[in-house]
Amino acid sequence: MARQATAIKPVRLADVAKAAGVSHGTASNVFSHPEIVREEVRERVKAAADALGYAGPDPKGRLLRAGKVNAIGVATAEPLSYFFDDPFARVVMSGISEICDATGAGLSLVSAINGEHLAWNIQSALVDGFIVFCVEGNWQPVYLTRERKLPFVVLDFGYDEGALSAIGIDNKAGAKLAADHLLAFGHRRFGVLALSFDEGSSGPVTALRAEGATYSGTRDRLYGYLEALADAGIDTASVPIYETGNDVPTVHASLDYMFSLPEPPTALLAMSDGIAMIAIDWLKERGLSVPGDVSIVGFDGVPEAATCRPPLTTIAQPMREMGRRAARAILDPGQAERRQEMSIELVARESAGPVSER
Amino acid sequence: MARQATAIKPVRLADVAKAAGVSHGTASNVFSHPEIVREEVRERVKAAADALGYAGPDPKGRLLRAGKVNAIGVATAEPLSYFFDDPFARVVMSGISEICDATGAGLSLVSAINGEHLAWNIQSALVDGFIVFCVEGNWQPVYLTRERKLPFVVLDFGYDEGALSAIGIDNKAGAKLAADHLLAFGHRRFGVLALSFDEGSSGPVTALRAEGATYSGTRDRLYGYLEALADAGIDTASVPIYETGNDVPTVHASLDYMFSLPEPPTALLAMSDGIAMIAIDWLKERGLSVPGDVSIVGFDGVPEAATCRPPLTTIAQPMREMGRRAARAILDPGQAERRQEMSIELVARESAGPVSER
DNA sequence: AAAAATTTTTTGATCGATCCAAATCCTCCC
DNA sequence: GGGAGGATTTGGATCGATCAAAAAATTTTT
Repeated sequence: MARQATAIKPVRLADVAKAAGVSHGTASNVFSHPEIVREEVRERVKAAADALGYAGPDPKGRLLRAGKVNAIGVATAEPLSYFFDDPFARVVMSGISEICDATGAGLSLVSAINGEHLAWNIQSALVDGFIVFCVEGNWQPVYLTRERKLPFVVLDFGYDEGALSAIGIDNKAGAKLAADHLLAFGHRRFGVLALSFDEGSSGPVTALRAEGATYSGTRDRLYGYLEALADAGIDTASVPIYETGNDVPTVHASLDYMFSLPEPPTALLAMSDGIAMIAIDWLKERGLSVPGDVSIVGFDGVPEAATCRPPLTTIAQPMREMGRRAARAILDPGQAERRQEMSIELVARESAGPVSER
Repeated sequence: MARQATAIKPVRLADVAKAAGVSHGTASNVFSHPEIVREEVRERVKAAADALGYAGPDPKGRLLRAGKVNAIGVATAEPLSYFFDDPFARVVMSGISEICDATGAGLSLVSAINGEHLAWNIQSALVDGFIVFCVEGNWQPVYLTRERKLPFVVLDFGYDEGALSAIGIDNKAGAKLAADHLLAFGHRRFGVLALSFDEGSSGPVTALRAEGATYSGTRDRLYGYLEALADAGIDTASVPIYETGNDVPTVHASLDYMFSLPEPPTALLAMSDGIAMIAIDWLKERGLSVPGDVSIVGFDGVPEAATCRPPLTTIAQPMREMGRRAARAILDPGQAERRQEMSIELVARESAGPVSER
């Protein structure tokens, strides 16, 4: 640790002023408006500051007067490492960073698992506004953030109280895009690898499961898939749907289930790229070729999807742009619309193709 | 944007106190020490707060009195997105996050490319201490951070002013480990893919280049390689060394250079995993097998090194643990030693093997 | 040399809370 | 009815700066 010369009593601006024989007002000006103080005095004050080991005006004091922190808060109920590990979060953060860099704003990450410190952290965060990541329908950060009465943007719709400003996508439309893409290749036997409908649940389900879902994104995606399938004349009641936890064990379980069915699917609809990539590994291990034997379409468009083998066809969200918009909305509130729906697009790569002739 | 009911004049604690007919002191207690105020009064004050739309005690005010921000600052001269993109940074941040989560501390990212806002951002960051990432020997953030007279830790030695507390590794020893590993496989023809010795330079160099290097990490790694090679009786003067920029074009250039030599290397020493992975792709494209035709050892031990094809043999730094230690040092200054040297280890995977018999 | 104009410095208020010692208010008891 | 003693409440000081208006010093004008 760098030893602090003045660990006992920090030097304040007033101390410097006294030492230099000027008023505190003048001392303040030396640091904040050097041009309006006479050079001779300026030098004297600076010398006094040096001699005392003054660290410069303390931002804590300055802040109170200025009112503005010049930092964006990003909140989530996940652990902080989420921001550095999760591919979706990382790309969005990258977009936020871009705006912060451009405007010179800081970035404060606020979080806590399971509300332990969450409330306090959000209440005491020194920021000008919040961007809230709502992972898996956990709205607690939204409530807490709103209490602060600062500008805030929620990433992801779902929490449909119109009074929020949110940035998100049309999940149902995206899901339809995915299903239509596979349908166009002639697939008729589908399987849906779903995200959770409710906190932590997983297992095979039917379409009814979506009804009371707390996670509206999952629900909407499912409805999108099924609607497209139904429109193509497929009996959706016989399409296997498996709720996964977006992790290896549950995705493997879902595939074990689907591929032990009498008529295993030739086309897989995955609600996240993560699920899709885990599935691809599983399929390859079982000696099934992608897309030769089984086609799969992911969701989100994370960078890894472009580099995995085979490259994953997916529904891409403009994550970076979402980050940018959110950051702009905080820095320049009032400008922003209440609700921004971002456009999505199907990125056709190699994981989906025609039905095998075999 | 969530519309603010009280955009014009924010409600202050004093307003609530007046509305509730109590003193500001009591009003403060209602929020900070609710247990010492009579229930009836407490309810009255809370009701008044609700009625006025009071957002709770403003952290800005509280901060000044409390003195402690409860947040760690992480500074670098790279753009903010560095924290979310760079594999090394990400793992370290993950370690820092762990400690923040455990203690409920916040995380403030501070940065700016090229000093534009850097100085101001560091001077005005509301944090209790700084962890400084020194990328590529850019010490500016160190100087600025030191001025704040807050606890701070530099990640990476090199800036050898003993008065700093730093966490780093023994680069020379690590480099020796890498070279010895290849030597043990019988390799005699080496090539060194170096990082920059000075800001932005690249091209083929000789060992002399290291003398005045600003980036001591690069220098030490080179010395480590050469010492190990010399100890094995290899004429180090004939070992090609190419300074790369840690990016695709310069790494390709370096390989073009080395493999057009009369006696191309069979063993490559790469100063970063990034360089090594780019090199592997280049080699594979040229039809050279790794490690069949050419062996390569990286440096750092980023997660990607474990999953690339073939998995990369590398010198692993305990990045996550470095992050943890840095965070602890900030939150609990005084405890920390001035300088902590982390241990490194060779992680033998598949990119290095015996010399080809061909 | 006095008046006017300009530059520089000082003084006092303010930002929004928390803390602390002193003042009140109660309740209970003799 | 007069304390004693504990529970509450109050008002002023404080945290560390910035800002605006007034005062002082300096320069320019007449």
